[in-house]
Amino acid sequence: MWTIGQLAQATRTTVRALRHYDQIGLLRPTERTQNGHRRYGPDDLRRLYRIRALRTFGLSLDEIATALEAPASMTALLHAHLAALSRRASEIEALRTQLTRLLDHDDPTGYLKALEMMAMLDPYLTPEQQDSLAARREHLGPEAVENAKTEWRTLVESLLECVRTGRAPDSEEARALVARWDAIGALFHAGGTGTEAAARRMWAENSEEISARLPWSADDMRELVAYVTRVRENG
Amino acid sequence: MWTIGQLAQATRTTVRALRHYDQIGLLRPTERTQNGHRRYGPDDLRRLYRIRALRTFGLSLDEIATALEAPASMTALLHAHLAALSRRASEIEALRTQLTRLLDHDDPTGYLKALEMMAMLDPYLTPEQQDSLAARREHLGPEAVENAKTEWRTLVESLLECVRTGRAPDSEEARALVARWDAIGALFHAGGTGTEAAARRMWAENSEEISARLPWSADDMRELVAYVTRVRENG
DNA sequence: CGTACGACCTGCCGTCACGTCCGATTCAAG
DNA sequence: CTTGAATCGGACGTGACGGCAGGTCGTACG
Repeated sequence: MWTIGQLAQATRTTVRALRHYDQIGLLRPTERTQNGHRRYGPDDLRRLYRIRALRTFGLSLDEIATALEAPASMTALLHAHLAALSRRASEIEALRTQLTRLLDHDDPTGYLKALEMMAMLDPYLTPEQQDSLAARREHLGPEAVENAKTEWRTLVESLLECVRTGRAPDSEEARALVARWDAIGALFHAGGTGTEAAARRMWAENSEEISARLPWSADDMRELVAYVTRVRENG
Repeated sequence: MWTIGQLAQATRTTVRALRHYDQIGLLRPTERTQNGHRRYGPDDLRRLYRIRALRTFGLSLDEIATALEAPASMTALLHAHLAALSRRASEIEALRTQLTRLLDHDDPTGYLKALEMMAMLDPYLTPEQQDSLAARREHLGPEAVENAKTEWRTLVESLLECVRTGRAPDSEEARALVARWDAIGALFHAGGTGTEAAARRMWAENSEEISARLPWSADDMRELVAYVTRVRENG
């Protein structure tokens, strides 16, 4: 039988951690002395070893508790955890390629603008930005641009789906999508009155050229714009 | 100028996040209305885009704040973050290989024992465990065993360093290390009185054989044991 | 015999980036 | 004027503890 301090020292944990495990019921000491001091026995030691082993795998204390109570579920749990680790690994890999690509071109003052661009949803509406962004796009490489466009694409895809399925222009979904579209446009052209209409005109005129670099056909885009207009009128 | 809700909707953030940014001073609205409602301007929008871009890289809000206040530090910060990501990636990779190796042998009931072994610091002190663990070691593969021994190795390395540098056996450091050594031994042989001495004798007799599988020479280990004994006598 | 020290106890606050819920106020529309 | 939506600030919760405060206990020393 050992005190909490001895157990902590011998297993490289801390007294605080052991008290925490006690508190959440993960590792209760075999007994308490008259004075309330925790007394740990060999069984507790073994359990602690298992806990620590599972923690090195990155499992949460909740998961560890379930695993120790139902050893049969271990296989499934560890497999699930392995899958989660793999997902996390590819996430990190994507981040790393983006970051290295960004840092390869050592233009520290340009970072902010590049980052801005990557976060903006729609870099296609004004021609000045078109030009500067076209250069930046070359500069950053395709993956970063892909990433930046993801959110915008989602919106366009959703709207195209509405067009294809003939969804009513006064439906809840259509109005929500167009509301976002408008909000994006309004925010992007933070100039004041009239810029929105100008941008829409510009978009209509240049849609061919722009959509040549988009994954949708110019016809689809024209239909989409018409649909958006109808939604606006019906709202 | 936009309300908090409009900004949140257009940038795919949430109202709560924007209030949080305001609270910690990361993104203050350009102004407030008479009634305290937040009003965001174009500058706020640009700053928010940068914040969101940096967040996709996994930077903390603190790091983002420093980066935005001192753009010159960006390069260093992003490089540091990249290094951190790389470290995390190799950690995850190590975990994945360990987990896959463990799950390859589908012996669900054996997991617990294997995990126990991996967490124990010193599998070299009793011959019965020696045998069963030798089999397990074969079963688990070299990496898992390496991982299990890491903690034990650290202790031995520290003590060998004391021996080499002729550190006084009554020094603070030496006593601390031996205290851990003893605590480990005492816990591992949870049998009762006398087992510790027996284990020490066994260790002295089998040290050649054992150290053959250790990264230290038998001579070093003998010196180490002698040193530990001296520390015990002086403490 | 008092006291100083070390180890232990409980309980509370802080971490990080918000989500969620609350009651109170304010805004825009009918 | 009323109603519903939007906003406000504040509080609590998340996970796995770290750190601190204030109290108790046992022991070694002067």
